[in-house]
Amino acid sequence: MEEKYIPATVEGKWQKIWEENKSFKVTEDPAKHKYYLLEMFPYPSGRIHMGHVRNYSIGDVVGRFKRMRGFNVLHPMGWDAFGMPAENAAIQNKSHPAKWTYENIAYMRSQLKKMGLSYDWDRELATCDVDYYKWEQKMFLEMYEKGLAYKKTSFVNWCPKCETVLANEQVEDGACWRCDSDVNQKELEQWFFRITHYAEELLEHTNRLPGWPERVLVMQRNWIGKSFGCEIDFPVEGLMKRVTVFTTRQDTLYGATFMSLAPEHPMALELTTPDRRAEVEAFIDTVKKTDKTRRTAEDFEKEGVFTGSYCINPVTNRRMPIYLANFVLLDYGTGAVMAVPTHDQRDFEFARKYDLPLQVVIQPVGETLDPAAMTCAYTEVGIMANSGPFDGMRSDEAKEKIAEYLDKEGVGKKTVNFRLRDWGISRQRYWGNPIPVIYCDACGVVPVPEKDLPVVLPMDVAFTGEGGSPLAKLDSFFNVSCPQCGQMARRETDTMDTFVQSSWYFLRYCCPDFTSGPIDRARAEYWMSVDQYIGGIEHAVLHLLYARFFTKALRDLGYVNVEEPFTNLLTQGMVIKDGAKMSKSKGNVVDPDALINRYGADTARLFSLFAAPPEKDLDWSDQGVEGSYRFLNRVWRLVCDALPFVGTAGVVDSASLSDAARGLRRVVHKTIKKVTDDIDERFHFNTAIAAVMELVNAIYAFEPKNAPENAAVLKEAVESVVLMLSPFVPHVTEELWEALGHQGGVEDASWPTYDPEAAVDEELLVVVQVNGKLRGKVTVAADATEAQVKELAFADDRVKSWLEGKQVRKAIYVPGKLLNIVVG
RNA sequence: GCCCGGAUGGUGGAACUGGUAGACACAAGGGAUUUAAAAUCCCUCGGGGGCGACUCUGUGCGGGUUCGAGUCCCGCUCCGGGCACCA
Repeated sequence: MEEKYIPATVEGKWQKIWEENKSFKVTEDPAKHKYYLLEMFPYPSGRIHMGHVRNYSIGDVVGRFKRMRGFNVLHPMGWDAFGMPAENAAIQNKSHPAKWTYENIAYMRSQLKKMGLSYDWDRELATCDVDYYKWEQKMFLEMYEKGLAYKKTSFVNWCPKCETVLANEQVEDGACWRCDSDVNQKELEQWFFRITHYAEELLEHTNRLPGWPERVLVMQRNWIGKSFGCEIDFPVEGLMKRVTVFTTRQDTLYGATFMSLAPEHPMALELTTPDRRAEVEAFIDTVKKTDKTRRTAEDFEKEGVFTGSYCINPVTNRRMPIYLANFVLLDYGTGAVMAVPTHDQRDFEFARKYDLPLQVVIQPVGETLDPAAMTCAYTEVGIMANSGPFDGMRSDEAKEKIAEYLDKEGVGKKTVNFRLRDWGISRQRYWGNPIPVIYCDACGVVPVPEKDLPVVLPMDVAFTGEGGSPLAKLDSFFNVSCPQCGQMARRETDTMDTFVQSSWYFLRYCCPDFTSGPIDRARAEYWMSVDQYIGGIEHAVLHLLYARFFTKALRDLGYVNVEEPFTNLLTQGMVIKDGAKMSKSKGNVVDPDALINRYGADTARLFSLFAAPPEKDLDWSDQGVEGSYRFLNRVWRLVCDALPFVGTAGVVDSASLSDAARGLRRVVHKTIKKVTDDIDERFHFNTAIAAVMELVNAIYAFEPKNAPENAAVLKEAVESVVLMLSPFVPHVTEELWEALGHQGGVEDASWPTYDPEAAVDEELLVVVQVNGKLRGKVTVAADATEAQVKELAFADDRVKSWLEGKQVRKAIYVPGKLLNIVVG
């Protein structure tokens, strides 16, 4: 073995061996416990960043650890390879998204391999491969048949120059992020997944995910947003129509004095009287031009317009003017709100602005509100007033009574409303999975027959960056004969949201070579669910909710038998430097390549695991990296120095050990216990590493190393260090393991076992307190009785001085730990 | 506004069910080795007082429970995150 630790040599050597031996290839083995470990796959943006280094280092520790513990570990990696950056890069470089993407994948794969990550590379997949996305098309069509995929018209952010839909995040101050044109609201027909069908189950099952961080579950519950309330019908005066509202505050129904509809509400124009028409149309137009983000901002001025029509409050018979109001959202509830200005702040502001009547129906206890004097709405619980038969009741109790009453009278019903909206998956983009649908003038929407799948994304397209999807201009793609009637028809040119691909990739990893369907049920049943999923918190709602939905949908299509895809979830923190998230604009980016070239992958991994527990943000420190590198050198030297003495060592004979040797063994086995628990139960790699560092310090202090009777203990200690560090720093430990005379890689060795007997303390340090303050320490035999400990403690000079002249009231003894003497 | 987190030395962090606060590192200072440096090794390292053994004080702030509180309870402050014109 080399005297000097040279990371590049060691790492290259073992990476090659792992690659050639396919060391981490796995197959289903019913005899072994399976462990499916997954880290969120990366978007191939070009190069890996420190966030990836951290994410994948964390995963690799778990994978290698579980493997050494005897689990059959599935640990795959792939590429979330469709998406807009590829298309934008292609437009900019006059290249092709496929070329850009595959080049990035090739480079990033080499980077990941340089990190020594224990992936089964045979399972690698890229979502832009036809062999991947074709299955998604099949699943889409099956979802379409079941009504889980459907088309509807909705309002979206639209950039007129780019001729495409923009996500809310892509609209900056009402303008397109790319061309700065004003974004408007456009009504478009788009494909949706009916995630709302699973709203109840998605919500309910958050209670079945004890292995998820509570805050992620809370975010998902918020997002789903279940609320209990009523739907209430308000007849329109002079029309055989009614307006239905959703409310959670049916207790305020008697105070509803006007009606507010979303400007996009289908009845808006119908309800508009001829004299109001011009004003109403102008208002609707203005609202539609406002982007959603701005419109839903809290400080946005509440505005509205009177339609000229009235509806009737079903319980008071009050004539309520119908307004359109900019703050009412079409896609929440029914798009119509009964306005109770006295008990809702928005309605209050609206009523003041347009001089609408106020009627108090809930009085605070011991107070009487005067509508004329109110400066804000009263939204708390109170006593019902002006509410007919409900007067005098507590308003929270009246809620239920009024709901029953409405139900009985047939003007309303109890209902549940969700904030969650169906998932719009259409993207007017080229670089995505084509939605396998054909439009025929005669037959309408015609799904592409299964025998004609896949709809391959054509490669021969031109990228101009303007004028919408290039697919619409490619005749060979666009023009198609109708599968039903054979007449000329048009192909759908929208592609699927890239979140669709990441909603089931974990299933494909179970069987990436399966050719008769997307998922090999038998293999998926063996591997699923994912035992440990690791990724950033930024996906708390989007990806993690979509994947849960998709799994449930696939269950209902008969593909899988699991309810939930991810049993345990670890959300790692961000990588921070100089107090800010690493970013080019801040100039605080650490390049993984440079780091690895200088110190090696092991140091990069060690530091990112040691500096903070995984769920916390990691503060990057160049000096900290230096320290991790020093530690690896220290371990290297330790093994080098011990090598001459441990070569012929046999098994430890615990009966004939010196005090020092017994002491070292004690540290070894205590460390094994701590490191095992820290990794397995808590994922606290920083403390696990700290414990090994302490062990290394103890071995350094252990003397004499060259005594033959110490050889076995020294060997046990050194080998334990190597084994316990191997999940963190696999290359250097692999080299040291070999140097210690072992055949077969350290990744195939067994995790060291904790021997409680060796770890047992012969003596214990008991802390002595007087009135809760530390006044002394006594060393006692491990089996010392309380009486013996007390005797020693009371004999201690320092303790004695604190007891002098005082009356001992009592003494509390925590066995083997602490004695607190209470004096008065 | 509502809902989650969090606040511990110069820094990152440790203290797992209430029981020695500051493990392990980083930085800093001192020393050994060296012609010199790097590397390595050893020592000091929350604050105040004392030559010293020691002692007082200290985990964002104010109370409380307890023999004992970084940890539990009540009330605040600040920071981070999520949700929010959601009817």
